[in-house]
Amino acid sequence: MRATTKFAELGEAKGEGLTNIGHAARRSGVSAKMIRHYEDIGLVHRVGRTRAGYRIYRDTDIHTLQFIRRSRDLGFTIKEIGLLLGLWQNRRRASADVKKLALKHIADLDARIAEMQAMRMALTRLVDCCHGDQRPDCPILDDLGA
Amino acid sequence: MRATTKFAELGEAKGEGLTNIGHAARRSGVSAKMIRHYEDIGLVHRVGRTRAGYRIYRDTDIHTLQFIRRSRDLGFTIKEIGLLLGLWQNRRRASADVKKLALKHIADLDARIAEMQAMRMALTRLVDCCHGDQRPDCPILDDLGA
DNA sequence: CTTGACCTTCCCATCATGGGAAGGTTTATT
DNA sequence: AATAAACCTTCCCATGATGGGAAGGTCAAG
Repeated sequence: MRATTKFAELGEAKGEGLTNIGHAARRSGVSAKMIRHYEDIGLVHRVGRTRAGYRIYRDTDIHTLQFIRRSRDLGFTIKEIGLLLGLWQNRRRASADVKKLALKHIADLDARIAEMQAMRMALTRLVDCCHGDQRPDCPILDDLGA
Repeated sequence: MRATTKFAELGEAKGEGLTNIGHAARRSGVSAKMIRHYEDIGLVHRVGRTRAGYRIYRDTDIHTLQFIRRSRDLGFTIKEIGLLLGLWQNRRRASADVKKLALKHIADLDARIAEMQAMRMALTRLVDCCHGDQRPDCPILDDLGA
């Protein structure tokens, strides 16, 4: 044993694919803060600990975090990611279920995009009518206060 | 006085353009809950009260709430609405300031729309590759777990 | 044996909104 | 006049995803 301190489990562990939360964060692109949070809310399983209480991450744990990161990048909510993770880890899943979830999410995105585009249109129309000079007359405010 | 109760200020007030929070909510489209909240955070001035502590709303107060409602509908944040209200109530404003605020907000919307459209594109590409049948093979999960 | 870089938990903040409890007031209906 | 319904008040909690920061323990290296 190369351990120099009483509880150097992590020191021993490194090199066997086990690391601490900081490293897991760097490798997965998920902040340590969020990794702990995902554990709190049960999105990921509780990981092992050293005797000192430090969390220990295996390669598969980091892989899971990367999956979460990519899902977040696509805008999935935590709840949806929970479902996706379940399907991912279930070898007997039907791809139809995954597709359904994805299509639902696309529909959600479309709704939000449409809503924001409507705002954009309405505002653009007002902006186009506003001289934007030193005078106080302003169709934008006139419309808001109508 | 038609007052039948000790402190019937509101009863007397109605008909003179003064009302309670529930009515103000209905007229402005802002929930009573949010009206109180806007007062808490200082977005609107504290309104008068009856001796019993009930808030009293004048027509101008309701007008202000309508302004806020319309601004929210266009997606302005509370902070931005604070600025807009300031300009609205300032007869010496320059319409350029209003326009600047509105253009900034349009830019914000554009950024968010673009972000969501990028998600939409990426996800659509994956969905199009997924058979969506009973088999487990799924390019969506493959990509997320890559 | 100290220093600095980790880790731990815990609480607080964001943004806009709503739910609900506990309790007081007004209005309407017996 | 008594009671019930519909208000109002304040206070606390929750959402979703994220971060800040404090207080304190641990570990590696000098």
